[in-house]
Amino acid sequence: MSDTVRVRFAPSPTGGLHLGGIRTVLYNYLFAKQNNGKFIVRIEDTDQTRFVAGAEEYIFNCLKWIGLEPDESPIHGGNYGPYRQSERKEIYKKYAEQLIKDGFAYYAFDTPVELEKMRHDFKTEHNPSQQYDHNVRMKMCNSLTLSADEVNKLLSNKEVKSVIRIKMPEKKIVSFTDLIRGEISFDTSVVDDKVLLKADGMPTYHLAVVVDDYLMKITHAFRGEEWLPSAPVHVLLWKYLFGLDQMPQWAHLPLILGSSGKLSKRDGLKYGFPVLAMNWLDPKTGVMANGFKELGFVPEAFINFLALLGWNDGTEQEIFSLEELIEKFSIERIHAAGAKFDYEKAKWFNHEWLKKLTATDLKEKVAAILSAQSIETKDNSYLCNVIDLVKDRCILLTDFYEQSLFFFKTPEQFDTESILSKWDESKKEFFIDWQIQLMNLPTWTSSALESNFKELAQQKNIKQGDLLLPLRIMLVGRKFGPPVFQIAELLEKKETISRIKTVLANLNS
RNA sequence: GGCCCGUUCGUCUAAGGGCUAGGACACCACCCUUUCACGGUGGUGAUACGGGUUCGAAUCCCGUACGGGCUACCA
Repeated sequence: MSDTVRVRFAPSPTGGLHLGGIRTVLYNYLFAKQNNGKFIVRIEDTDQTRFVAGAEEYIFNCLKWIGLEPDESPIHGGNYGPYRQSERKEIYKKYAEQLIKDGFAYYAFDTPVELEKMRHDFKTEHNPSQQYDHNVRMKMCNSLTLSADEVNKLLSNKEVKSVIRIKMPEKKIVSFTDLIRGEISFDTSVVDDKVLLKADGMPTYHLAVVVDDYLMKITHAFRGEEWLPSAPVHVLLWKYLFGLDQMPQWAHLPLILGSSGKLSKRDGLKYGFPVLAMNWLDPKTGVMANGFKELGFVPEAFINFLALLGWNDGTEQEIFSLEELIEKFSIERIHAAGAKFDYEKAKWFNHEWLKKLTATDLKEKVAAILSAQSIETKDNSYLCNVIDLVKDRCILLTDFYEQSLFFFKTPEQFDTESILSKWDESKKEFFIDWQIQLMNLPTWTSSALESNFKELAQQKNIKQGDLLLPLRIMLVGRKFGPPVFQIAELLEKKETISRIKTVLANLNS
């Protein structure tokens, strides 16, 4: 193992990147940055039958959006490439053959049909799925049961497909120390002879992860808890191939759970919340899965709540910037139990971040949301003023549309219903007079507007409170939004007067 | 079925032998606000169960139950 910390995120490009994957990226990134190490992305595309067009590009787009860029990857370069396993095919064969030479692995010639037959024949109530293990390996077609001549004949026959399997020892205890769970041990008798090299010459995950972690000098390996059962295979491969002293330190991350078990891409569709970082259009099914980005999450919030799903710094702080996370993150404080994803809490984080971020931080994102609805955002300072006024009442970025629409477009409908019951001649006169006064108001500020409004109300002996709702309806169209005189200030004289007149005419008819 | 991991309010979690088990989300009530929010105050609500160890256990050990993961020439 080298001195520099080197960690990797190793996704399989088979579809959208979901919460669990992003959190693994995050923890890798935080740990790397905290230790002045390197964060590597390696594409694990050894299963050619699961190739999905665009999936790799999508992964990198997601990383870009959340701002966690790798130091090394197929597109970022680096000295330990290639970073796509499909481009490293030739490397793995050598190691697999070495294992055979050393007696730790063997060739197997069983066809899929034969494997299925074996599983069927051995199936009992107590053993519903027989593995290819020490109990059956001597009854199968492989280099342990065949003579050397027969094996060589089969290997040289192009028609015959073969794989290389690890030969799991019997009754050995394999153990290792997990950074999150402590010591974990397994009885090798109950682990099967996993395929290491497939018939198409590609390695399986088990071989590839060990070989590549070694060649890429990975020091700490983070992965989901679902990998724990195959860890003894990997530990043994490290022992056989490179020595246990070279093995990275493992940390098996707790799973992120949906409402029933491991969070799946299907959960999103089922429960109406996103599980992917960004929108993903499945090229095979044509189904679009929602992403946090498009739903209106800011990356700061997305990262923040994912970091806290299974980790905390021991204090009561919940809002962390990326810089703070880099500083405070620690593997020891990762919770061992799985965490159920709570969309309501995710939205709360986003709300907190919208309040925290400045108008300057947000303006481009808000402008994009508005222009997607064909709304022109006028000049920059106007947009920033609007953002400052409404951002506290937005939970998602997309809420800016509804919350700020009336600043950019005259409302098409006015909720006159709400004021009609208390509407009378005196109020009508008030607004007629007021809009005339407004034309000559020397300074157009919210406080000037308010005092002028108050004065006229007093003169006419009308309660100011009874006039505020009508004014709001005139300017906003509905019963919501920021303080009404601040709205008028931003709308400016011409538009303010025009809206008042419109509603007055409306109420007349 | 077997193996592995886990178990504190509905959810995310704090408390790593010692105060009435703390906080956050959500929910409810009140206050603030002549709109809607923000904000503030308070409330409901948890150590799965049974044994041990100990002066003392949410915390350590064992068992049970429950939950989850894995059990492919997928990762």
